[in-house]
Amino acid sequence: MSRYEPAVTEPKWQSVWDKAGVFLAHHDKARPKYYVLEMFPYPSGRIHMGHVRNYTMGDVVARYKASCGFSVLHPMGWDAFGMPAENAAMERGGHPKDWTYSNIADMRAQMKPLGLSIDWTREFATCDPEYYGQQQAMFIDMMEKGLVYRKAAVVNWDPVDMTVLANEQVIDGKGWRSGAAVERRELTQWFFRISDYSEELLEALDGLKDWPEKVRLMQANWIGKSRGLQFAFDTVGAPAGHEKLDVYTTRPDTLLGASFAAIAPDHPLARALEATNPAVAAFVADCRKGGTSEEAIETAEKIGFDTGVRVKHPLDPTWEMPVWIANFILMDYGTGAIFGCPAHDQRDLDFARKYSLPVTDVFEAVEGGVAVGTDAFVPLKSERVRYVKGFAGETIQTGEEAVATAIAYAEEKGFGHGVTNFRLRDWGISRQRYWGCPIPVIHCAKCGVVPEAKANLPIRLPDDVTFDVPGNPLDRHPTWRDCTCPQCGAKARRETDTMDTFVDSSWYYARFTAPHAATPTDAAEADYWMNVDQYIGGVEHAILHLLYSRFFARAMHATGHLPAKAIEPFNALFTQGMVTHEIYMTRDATGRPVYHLPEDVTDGKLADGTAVEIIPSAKMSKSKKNVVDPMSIIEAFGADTARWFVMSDSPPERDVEWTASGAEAAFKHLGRVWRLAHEVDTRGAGDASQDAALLKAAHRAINDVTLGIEGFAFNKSVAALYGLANAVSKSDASAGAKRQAMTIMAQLMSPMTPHLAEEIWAMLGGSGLVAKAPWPKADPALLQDDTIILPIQINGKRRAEISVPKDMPAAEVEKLVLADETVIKVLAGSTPKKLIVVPGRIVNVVI
RNA sequence: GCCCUCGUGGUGGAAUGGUAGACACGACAGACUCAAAAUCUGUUGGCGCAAGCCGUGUCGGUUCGAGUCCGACCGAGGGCACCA
Repeated sequence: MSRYEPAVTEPKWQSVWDKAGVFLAHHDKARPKYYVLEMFPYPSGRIHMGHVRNYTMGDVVARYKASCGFSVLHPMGWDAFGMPAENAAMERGGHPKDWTYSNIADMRAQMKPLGLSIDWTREFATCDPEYYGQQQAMFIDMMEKGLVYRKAAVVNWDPVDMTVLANEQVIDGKGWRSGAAVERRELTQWFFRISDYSEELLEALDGLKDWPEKVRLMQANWIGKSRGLQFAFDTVGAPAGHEKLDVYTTRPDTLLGASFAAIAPDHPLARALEATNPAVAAFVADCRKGGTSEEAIETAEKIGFDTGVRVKHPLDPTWEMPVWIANFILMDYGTGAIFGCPAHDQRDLDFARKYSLPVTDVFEAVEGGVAVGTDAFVPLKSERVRYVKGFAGETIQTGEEAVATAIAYAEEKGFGHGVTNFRLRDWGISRQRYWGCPIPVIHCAKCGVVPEAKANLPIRLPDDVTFDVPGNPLDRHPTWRDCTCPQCGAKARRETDTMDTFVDSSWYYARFTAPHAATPTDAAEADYWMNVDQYIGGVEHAILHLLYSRFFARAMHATGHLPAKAIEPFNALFTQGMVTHEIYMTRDATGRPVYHLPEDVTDGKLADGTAVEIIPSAKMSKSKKNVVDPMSIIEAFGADTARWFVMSDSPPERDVEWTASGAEAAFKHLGRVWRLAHEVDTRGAGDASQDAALLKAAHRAINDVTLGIEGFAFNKSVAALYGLANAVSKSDASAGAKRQAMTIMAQLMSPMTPHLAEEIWAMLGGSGLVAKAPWPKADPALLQDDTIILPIQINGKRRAEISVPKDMPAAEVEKLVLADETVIKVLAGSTPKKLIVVPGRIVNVVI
């Protein structure tokens, strides 16, 4: 008998699919369409297990939907711009373009053997001029619609390399190459007006029913809508022009607990003081040290500086408070100035204790109030508290009520007004880097900043650049910057900033519907294929990428590139977990960790017998060497084994731990299925009386596998398929029934292990390709059980069970329960307090 | 620091508020074999001879009934606007 040989059968079926064009997406108006998209990869050069898992999930959905009769679009492309290509050029020489395209070729070659049902004719990379040229055209359209503007914004500045650093390149406040202390510096940058859409992006979240709740929550928190009070303090001793200090607060009810005002280091008042006061200038310079990330700012030590300027309390002009500059106040949020109420804000309290500022309780717990010590009293706003320093509303009220009445009070007295604020900031897209989409704008001495003429697009990146000097090669290119003004024809200078790579990934889903159109999209194609019915990717993109894409789809609609129905481009979203692996570690003579590859470790020991320390389940990363190369798994066991493994056991949204034994077990199981199919006619005598039971098992599997796929619980589909394999293996049913069961098995397995499924399908005489066969339907009559086992609980603990017809009325069930031996014994003649019968589920006897 | 998620046997995990541990890995025992591999069969949460008792990170609450809902805490992970 021959064996299960994926190395032979997998390439065979891939070539059959390819020749038949099975996976080409057809714009077929007669059929419903289904668009499955996995987040496209960055072309690092090697695929990893996370990719295998991500693309297998999408493939399962794509193949399943195709067999359900949908016209499926399942494309693939490359998120190809970005820093790693420039870093590679700096470290190893070569050109980012060559590095990127060669990586794409490598990764495509590694993905093809997985047998994914992808329409490769639609492939593109975001660094193709054909793609980014269309992106430039949309940028110009967005400029015309007023969705683009320039303003000053802070960047991480490396004073030694004289270059802008990404947050990732700032390590402990130092530049990653130079080691110099990073400073925050202002540059004029390009922005998209995403904040114009704050309200809409927030409200539309409610309509995204098939998105994970946690993603919607994270986005809502990120947009951060708040209602608060804005008012102006009168200042005392401030420079001219700063007679008022505008502040914003979400807790105006705590106004009588104020003990200081604080402004951001970049606040105009701080700037004015800095100009004349060297002590302020020194402090502000200190604040500007370190990176720009919110994390860096929030976790930095809280420092402050008393400016000597004072403000008058709006409720009591005789009450003056100091104005401090504090490094944790963000200029981008609210007015860049606050008042501190230490008793009810932990950060303010820490600040007040550090600088010996007063702490005044405004409210306390309704029952047993205690004065604030080292922990601020910050109850939920929905909780009722007793105001000891209130000025509007009831003494006992919730925070929400108190805030509303405080705003009303301020408006009535005329010292402030209610304001709705959003945390969401406009999207800064300028990057001072080479390997990105050039911003299609020209700086003309006469006309100012003007868009490039569309006829001149794409503005291509020049190839003749070098990376031997830090900084943006476009900025120092001898001729690329030179151009003529599209308005007046005079000599002008080209913009040298390129776009954030998030722009590239904010519309690729739309481009896949017409990847080679001469405009960004083709209306008819976009209308047929949009929206993405199922989007699949890592939860690490829950906020930025998805929010930017939602904005960009709206901008594309506003500029006529997408239909109105596509402003929420992703109907359903699924966020999958990571692939993890144990880390194997030893230590060198100095105690520093040394990591070892999984293939070098057997039974917890290295080849030389040294025991390794095992650190459980960590994200696969090259630096920790806990990586498994998908290619070696495919070579050893075949693509179907890798696919089967990543679909088994772990629910898709959770992390999956890669284990060598698990991979082997997956391979063994596929071999077993192959054997079961091979032996349908030869094993056992065959007992036709068992046919019905086997058929029932097969139909239960159809039901369970289908539910698993529909519900994104592929691990449950896999479990159901194990169940069916066990049923076939144990059954003595006739050859015909086994053949039928294994044919169903082939169909049910085809989304996950498509090559094996084709092989079995062909072996059993199925017609055509299983990839094109319609999905089997479960016969509802075969899913029913006539009698069920009903557990009996006594006081919530399971004590007995009875077997009853499945739709027996509750009254009759009660009789049977009370007649049960165990129940009689426990009751010992008494009557139960309560008898709860949950039909078809359980009985609880309360005594 | 802030936002979000997760925590169940030796392991991965299953369980519309209703029998905790489906399915699988591993382990153990057996069959086949000269032997091994492969394959097949069985056992497998802990304690206990047993009846039974205890068990879903910890503590508390709601409920006839909690892995599931609520609160606090502990631990791990993701994001924090220039990594993608």
